Amino acid sequence: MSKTKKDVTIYDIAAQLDISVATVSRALRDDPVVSDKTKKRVFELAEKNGYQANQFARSLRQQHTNTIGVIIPRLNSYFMATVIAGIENVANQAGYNLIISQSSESAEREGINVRTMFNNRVDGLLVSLSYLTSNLEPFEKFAKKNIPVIFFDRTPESSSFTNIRINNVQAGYEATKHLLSQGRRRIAHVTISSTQSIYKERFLGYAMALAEFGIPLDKSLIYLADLSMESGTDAAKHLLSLPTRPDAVFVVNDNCAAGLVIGLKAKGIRVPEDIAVVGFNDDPVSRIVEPNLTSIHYPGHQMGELAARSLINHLTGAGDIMLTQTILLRSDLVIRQSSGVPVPSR
Amino acid sequence: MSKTKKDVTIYDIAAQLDISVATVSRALRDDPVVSDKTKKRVFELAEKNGYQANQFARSLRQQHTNTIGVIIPRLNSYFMATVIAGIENVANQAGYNLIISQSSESAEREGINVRTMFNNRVDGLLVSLSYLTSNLEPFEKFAKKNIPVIFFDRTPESSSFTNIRINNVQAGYEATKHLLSQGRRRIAHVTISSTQSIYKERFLGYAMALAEFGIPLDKSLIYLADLSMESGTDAAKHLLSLPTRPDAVFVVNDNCAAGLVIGLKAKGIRVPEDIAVVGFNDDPVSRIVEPNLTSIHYPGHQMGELAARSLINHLTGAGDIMLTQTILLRSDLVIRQSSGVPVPSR
DNA sequence: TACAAAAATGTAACCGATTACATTAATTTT
DNA sequence: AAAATTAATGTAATCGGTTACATTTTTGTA
Repeated sequence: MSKTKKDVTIYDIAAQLDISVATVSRALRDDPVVSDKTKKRVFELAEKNGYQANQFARSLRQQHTNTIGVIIPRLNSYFMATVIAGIENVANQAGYNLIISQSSESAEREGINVRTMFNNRVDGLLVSLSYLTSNLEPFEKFAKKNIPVIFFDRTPESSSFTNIRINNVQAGYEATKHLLSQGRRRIAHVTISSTQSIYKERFLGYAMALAEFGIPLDKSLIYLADLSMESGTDAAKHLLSLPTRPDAVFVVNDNCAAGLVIGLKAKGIRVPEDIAVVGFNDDPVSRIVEPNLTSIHYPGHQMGELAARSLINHLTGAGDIMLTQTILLRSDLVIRQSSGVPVPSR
Repeated sequence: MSKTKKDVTIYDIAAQLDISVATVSRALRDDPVVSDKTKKRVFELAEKNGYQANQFARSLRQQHTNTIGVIIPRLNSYFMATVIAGIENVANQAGYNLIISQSSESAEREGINVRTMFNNRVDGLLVSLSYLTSNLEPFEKFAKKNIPVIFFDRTPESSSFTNIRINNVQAGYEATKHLLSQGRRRIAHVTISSTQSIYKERFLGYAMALAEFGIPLDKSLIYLADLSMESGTDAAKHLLSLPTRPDAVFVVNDNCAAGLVIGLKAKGIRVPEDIAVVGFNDDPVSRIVEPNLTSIHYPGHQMGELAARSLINHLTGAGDIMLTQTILLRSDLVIRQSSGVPVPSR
């Protein structure tokens, strides 16, 4: 096995140029205190020798890593991909690296990831919580060391951290109200049994809209799924087995809604004529399933950019910025065929 | 702003226990040479003080990071999510961290990512190439330093690195042959103009199948798309504008195939009666679009596990393991309604 | 009891950068 | 031309672990 060549260090460069490592170090970081002549010599030799700074030595000394940790539940949704793209945009621009890891919707795995990020001394953390996270204890370490943590989308119910999300109550309200305004009165709700407030809030919006129309909440119309496509199909079966069928369903997630639509159609139910459906997230799947899904759209890319930008501001910003804040992004109902409104075909 | 407390180091622990840092260091790593009594004392104090090892100091000294870099074109496909889950499984188990970044199908961005990974001294690299990568020069650094790089799925045409992929020629051949065996004779092909051999190979399989049936290759039936859903719809428009319509289409990607199906249906074409469609990847979308897509399935999770396992073997393994190899995974045609075979409804 | 071997611990160099402080060189000012 | 500034470079400590080698302590054996 061929011997790996040693890396070239600033010591090598200093020796070859017969100057001190300090000057080399400064030259490489373009410190104005170094003369242009010397800089040029250093740059050229560094380039020639393929010098690469050793990040560990640097991090060890500087006590920061220029790295941002990102922890998300799953990599496989279009929405998350969009958010991450937004984060990357901003982070790369500002010279930060990203470490991404997924909790796979497990609170335990999430805890491990948080710990790993902590050990790797990320400068800050961007997190969207798993379904099952119930305590924020793993994040306390960050708070204690004054390392900023920002939650986005699936944010904790209450905490001393910054949150970036949409108004889920309102979104749930709008989705439900839309169905009500279509004349639907028996509206089911498919959601997940989760500690995540985001789903509780959507439910709350749903309940509020019903209340506004004087419709009592019917527990039998609430179906708890895991929000997979398959669980949507199961939800369809369940809802159809009810003594009195619903005439509409509000699902908290498009994938699941798509499964639901497929399940309904398989049983000969017409969507939206017999049962109208509204989803959530405006995933591309909403434009593939037939009929296309009415859904709640909200800006993932922007959310990612905002989260990253806020974090980096915390990191570089002067002044006391550890204060709690919640940033609310706007969400919109996108009306398509599944909710029973005639949409002009293009 | 509250002052950040200094981290506790092995020096603190050593001082408090009145032993040397060397012993503390060894104890913490459970070195058998340290007595159980001492270990216990060290562990307890470390726990009590919330000691966290400084990874930089460790990496700086040990010259490795226990980190694996993963570079993929996009995070937003189901297939990739599956692969990554597989990689994570193995990596976590073996105590490796992951740094994931996406090239966004840009060769330039990919190059930057490779460089970043290199600077961060990942122990190894797992890569699926962008559409546009034409030269492997950025990876040479890794080769030179004897850091293992493994390509998966979208592997380079030829290189001295290890590749893990499927037999794309055969898969393309099977997809096309399936359509031929359904009696289709005018089969279009939607693919991408890419330097990636994987698409060239699928095309080759397509061409081989046609040749086997004595059908000359008709260039007008080849449509170059960007493989997005929208581009699939464009492809539909194009194919329908042809003087003689195709009676089948083989699309190299399910998303694009879904868009194609939607486009065809919008023009009143029946799928599969008028035009049969076969996709690629067995993405969940294949089970949502109507009719469901016949597609090529291959095991993403397994591919990820295998890639990670191979890499870690390279890393820990004894002996000379820098030799080139290509691992071929099995792929299967999954027949659904879109290709015109009656499928018993369940 | 004395000595050899094994077990446990300690010393100090090292990994590669950064940076406060000191020193020397080049310009300006008087 | 000497003194005062300013610019450029150098010295050496530091970040927090790891580990080769040395030393001390314990245990086992003759």
